[in-house]
Amino acid sequence: MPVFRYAQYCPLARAAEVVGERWTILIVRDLLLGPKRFSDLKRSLGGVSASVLSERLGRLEERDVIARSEVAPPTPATLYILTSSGRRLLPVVLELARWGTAMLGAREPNDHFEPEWLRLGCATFARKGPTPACTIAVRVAGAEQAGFLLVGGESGTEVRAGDQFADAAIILAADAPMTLFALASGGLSIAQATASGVIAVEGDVAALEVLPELLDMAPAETEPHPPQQGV
Amino acid sequence: MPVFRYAQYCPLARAAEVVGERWTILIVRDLLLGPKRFSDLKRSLGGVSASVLSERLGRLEERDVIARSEVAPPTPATLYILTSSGRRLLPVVLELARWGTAMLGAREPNDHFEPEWLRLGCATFARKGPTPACTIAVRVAGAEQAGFLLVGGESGTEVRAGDQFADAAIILAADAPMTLFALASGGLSIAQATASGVIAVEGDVAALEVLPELLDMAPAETEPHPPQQGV
DNA sequence: CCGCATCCGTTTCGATACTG
DNA sequence: CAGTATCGAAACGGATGCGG
Repeated sequence: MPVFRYAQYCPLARAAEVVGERWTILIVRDLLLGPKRFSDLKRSLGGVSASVLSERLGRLEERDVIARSEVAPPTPATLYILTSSGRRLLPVVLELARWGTAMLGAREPNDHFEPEWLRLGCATFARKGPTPACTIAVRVAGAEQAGFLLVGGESGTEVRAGDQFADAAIILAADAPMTLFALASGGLSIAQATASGVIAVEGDVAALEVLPELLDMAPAETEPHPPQQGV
Repeated sequence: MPVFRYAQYCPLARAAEVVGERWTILIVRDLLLGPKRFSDLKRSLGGVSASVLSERLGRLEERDVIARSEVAPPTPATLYILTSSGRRLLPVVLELARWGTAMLGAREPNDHFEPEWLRLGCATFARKGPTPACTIAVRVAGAEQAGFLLVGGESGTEVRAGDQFADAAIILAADAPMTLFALASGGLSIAQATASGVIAVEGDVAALEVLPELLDMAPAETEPHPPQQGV
């Protein structure tokens, strides 16, 4: 069983050996959102062959990124969960997702979409510094059962899974993921959005103005092609 | 020419399509450290076939991550440089490298090592918040011509390439990369290090105490295998 | 030399089928 | 449900060749 190895004494190369193969980082993404069974992953990844998924899971377990957790009968099952090492990949996944957002484009006909991913999408832009203490519940069409909370606070914005919508000052329902992000980036005004019906708000509509303060969609920019790169 | 595509509507998947193939992220790493020629990259990557390197460079250019820059005669050459999109991969590379550090281990006999990489290694741990205003020049054995400066300041620690060692309060010479990091993490005391000769210091030795304040080597920790993952 | 293009043996992937 | 087995297709690694 040949394990690929870059012959480089470099931490980046080591990381790439572990999570750099096809599908692997996407497996980590799905497990960051919660424990999953083999078939959950297979469906969510939309198109991995069972053999490759099996091989990846085995390798990730070897490298102590994930672990198996057997669920007791009555309904026995194997759950894959992240180890503490695996959970430390969250910043990596968020930075990569942030970078990838620019090239997301429109959804193609047979692009798979997993409602859960929205949580990660929001976490990608969660502001790190202090944000207004405010809780917004978010629900997106086509992802009704995967609502979540955006919770502002001293230590930054937190994305919380679950349906404790009673805790929220506002319940925001959007027609599509991009509507949410357009709203947060300021590209779409609340007035426009409500008027055109792409969002529906329950609660204090005015309080929705804080959304851009909870999510930092600022496009990181630099000048074109300077000779030196900053490191 | 078939371009691989994950059929997923997810920014992480898009990012993985662009930088997720073998060698690609390592190419970006090398270009983050400065413009490179084809043969520089080939040597630095230590083991890519020319065809694969060529294919990757072409693909990265298509995707606007890198660009070609022709150097004028007398010595014509093609330089590969990062575009602004490519430079925005720096946080990704740093987070991945940080994660990979845990599995770096000892250097194997035929592991390639590029002195420049040390700059990235330090940037990986550069503290983000305000740090003491202090400039430390660093030189590591085997990487003499790739010295750099660690510059503390209000906006965090900066890693600066070059040999303006005159600006530095201290010049630190270490026998190996890991010695530097052991020193920064506190695993090795300055007294021990100087006594055993693994480092040599010019200038105010006492000022070297700030090193752990410039570099944040704190091991991110969490409890073992909790059911929920935080996003 | 430098930047590839081509050829070829080996590895990896993807789709389908099959099993405990 | 959770994988293994199989097999053709694609990708990779190494060597060689070739124009600028």
